[in-house]
Amino acid sequence: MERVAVIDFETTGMSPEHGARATEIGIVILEGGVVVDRYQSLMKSGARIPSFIEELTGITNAMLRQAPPAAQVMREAAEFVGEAPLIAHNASFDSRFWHAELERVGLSCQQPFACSMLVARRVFPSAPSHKLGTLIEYADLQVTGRFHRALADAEMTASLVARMCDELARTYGLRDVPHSLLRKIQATPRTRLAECVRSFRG
DNA sequence: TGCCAGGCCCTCTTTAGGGCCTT
Repeated sequence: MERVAVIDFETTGMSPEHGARATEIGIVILEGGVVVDRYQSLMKSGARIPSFIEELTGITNAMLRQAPPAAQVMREAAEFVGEAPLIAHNASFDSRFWHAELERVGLSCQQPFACSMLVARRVFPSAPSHKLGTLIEYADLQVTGRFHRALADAEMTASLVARMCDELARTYGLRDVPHSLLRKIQATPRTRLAECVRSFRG
């Protein structure tokens, strides 16, 4: 696969349209199935983290008081990602925060998102669930840190993506699984995965 | 005060409802 950026946000809630803000961002650069670079930062927006999310993530309001401003972090993150296409686990969530936080600092990154959860539903249909933690265990991948911390989740999502690409390459005899094929797979019904991949090969 | 998401996917479906997944 070409150079891609795997991204994960921790936030104060589910929806930026209803006032939720990002509290931490983690990004890893994946090249040829290998993580070659990492970016991580807490970010201070002024929004308060509900106590149950403090417990979930381990990120506290006290920690955010010491964090760099969200605007500075998002500018750094956008520069770090550059033109690379993006991947996230349940990308509909992270893409909303990516665009909302960038918009606040007058930036716009329009590269496409692929969703590792949607791809996993097709590549690993028999997994007990398609939560990130369950998939890491199911695929016998290494737990690289605490779940619900941005860099650890981004890193484990990257290893899941690499594993799924290996699985697709082996099953269908592909030399490469580009980001555009992941996008095509996630938009195809599960029962038509084989047809989708073969038509991509031409 | 209490509530506020959104897209995918399955099925007892398609003029719908509810679970999954992200924090």
